[in-house]
Amino acid sequence: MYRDEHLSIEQTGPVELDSRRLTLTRKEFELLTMLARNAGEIVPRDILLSTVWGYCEGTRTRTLDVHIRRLRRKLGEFGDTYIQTVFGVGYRFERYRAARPLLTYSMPAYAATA
Amino acid sequence: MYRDEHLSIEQTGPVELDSRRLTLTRKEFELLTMLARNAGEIVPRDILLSTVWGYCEGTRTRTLDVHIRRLRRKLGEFGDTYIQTVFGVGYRFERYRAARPLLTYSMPAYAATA
DNA sequence: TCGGCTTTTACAACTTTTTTACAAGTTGCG
DNA sequence: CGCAACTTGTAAAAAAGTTGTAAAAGCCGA
Repeated sequence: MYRDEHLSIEQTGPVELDSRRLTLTRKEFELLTMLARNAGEIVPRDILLSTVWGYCEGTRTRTLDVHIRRLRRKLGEFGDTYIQTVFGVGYRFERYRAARPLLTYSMPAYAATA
Repeated sequence: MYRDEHLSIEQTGPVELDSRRLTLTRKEFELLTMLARNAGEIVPRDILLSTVWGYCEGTRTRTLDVHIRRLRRKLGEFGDTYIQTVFGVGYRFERYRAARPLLTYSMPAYAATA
């Protein structure tokens, strides 16, 4: 479902982070897969609350925030990169992108053909 | 069906643990083989209850837990290693993996080709 | 009926989920 | 800017749910 050089998420089988099994609880797993399936797109809070929890709109609860926090923590140093907050709307799973070294003056763009 | 340096499980013939025959009851044997056939994968409680016991979904019983306990006990010190609980889902038979000694300075990685 | 196997019961122990309470961050407006 | 209103982050407690365990009760075939 999602895979990059650090993280692997499949519906069947354990989530792996840097080749280590991540032990997620059911809710954590459902939340993560819901986000990862829609990688790159915002998933609104009320959609998460209705699909993962079955709550109907308007339910006042902080449980989503708490689960997001635990997911981020289990994703380690990448937690905040993978799971981004979209203020007032929801969350977005962001694909991993290795930081490319910036081109500098000593290496002009036209000379930097990969 | 399953074999490692400690445990041997065959459909025909007795289960052996460290070269000793284990006397399992029928239900214990069916439960163990069901798990061992799916080694490495989670077998949900309701699947176990339906295949081994013929119970239909929703039956409220603790008999599975009790059998798991007796199996674990008969598997001795490896019981908890072989039969793992997946909370809220079921159980997983885990293959035995001998702990590999850590590579030390005296044995550099490049010399340690398996 | 006896003995072994299986199931239930009852409660302890444990894990997960939700709530609570407050801190910290964000937004928009005068 | 600086404040008020609102949203999200976080830790810790409470609640809910699941599994472990011992012991008793039930079942069934020899």
